Amino acid sequence: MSRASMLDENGLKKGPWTPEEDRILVDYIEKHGHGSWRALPKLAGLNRCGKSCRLRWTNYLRPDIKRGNFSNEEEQIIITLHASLGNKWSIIASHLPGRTDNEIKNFWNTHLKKKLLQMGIDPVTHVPMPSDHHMNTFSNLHHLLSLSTAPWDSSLRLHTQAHLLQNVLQILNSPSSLAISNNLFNTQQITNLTYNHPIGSFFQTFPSNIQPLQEPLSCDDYATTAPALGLENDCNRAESFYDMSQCPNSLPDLIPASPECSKIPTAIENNWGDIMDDETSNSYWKHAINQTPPPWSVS
DNA sequence: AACTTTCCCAACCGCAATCCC
DNA sequence: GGGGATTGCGGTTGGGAAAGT
Repeated sequence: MSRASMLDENGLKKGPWTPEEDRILVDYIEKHGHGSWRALPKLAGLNRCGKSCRLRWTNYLRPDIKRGNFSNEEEQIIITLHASLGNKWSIIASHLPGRTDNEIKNFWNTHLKKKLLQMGIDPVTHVPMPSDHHMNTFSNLHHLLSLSTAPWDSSLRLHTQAHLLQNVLQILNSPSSLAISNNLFNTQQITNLTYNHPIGSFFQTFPSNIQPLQEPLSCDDYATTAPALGLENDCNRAESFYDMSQCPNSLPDLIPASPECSKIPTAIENNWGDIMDDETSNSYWKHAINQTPPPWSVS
């Protein structure tokens, strides 16, 4: 399962680690800590470079590493974090105790990427693929619905809910949509699809022939509909909903590209600011504030 | 059974960030 | 503040295992 052992230009061993080398490394670190990785191999009596020792320890020998298959919950966390962070494997790993960045990266490349593609979701942008756009968006609802009620970290759930809301808007608020004119998608179908989800009852409150909202939802309106969406009761979010529906040619991407259309739901901002760690929110805010297309929306 | 193709993942490589003198 | 040393990160590779023919 690994490459044949050989020596590098300095005569240091490369390739797979033997059980004996593992034992030496573990014994040394347990007694002395790793200290300087560069100095470690010599001190421990290993014919390896420090970098190789560090990798072996952090990715394989560390005692707190969790082995075995990824759970559904871990899978959902990876997908959602990847949607907002991109290939920031080390940050994603920091949300999954016992998992290494390398392991998550491998799992993403070998499993999750394919899974998303099969669902018609671009694994880079996390938006439905261009072909059969609306059909994919529609089928994507199943996925987002399950994620949006998942019992894990509330910040991640909020993010998924935002995706869900925008996906639904993509379907309903699309003047150019043949799908809608052919009645392929209507609120009744979405209500049926979302029968067991709070958002289903939300759409029962909408007229069957969806038009862009003519005016912002009032705070009272939102107080009624937000709980139905499973979202916090927050007027700012009502404004966001209105703003998104007002975008010309509205087929809003998950993160709208044009400044006029790119208002980030304030309620989500606030929650993320409170909940997400610095690195995560920095990345999010940098793009939100500059209104530049974030990596997760670039195709 | 033999051969080929695909899958999977440990390990490597190179670059960027951070540390330290 | 500058520059070399060290560490961390993400992309890629290589080869054994599994699946397919």
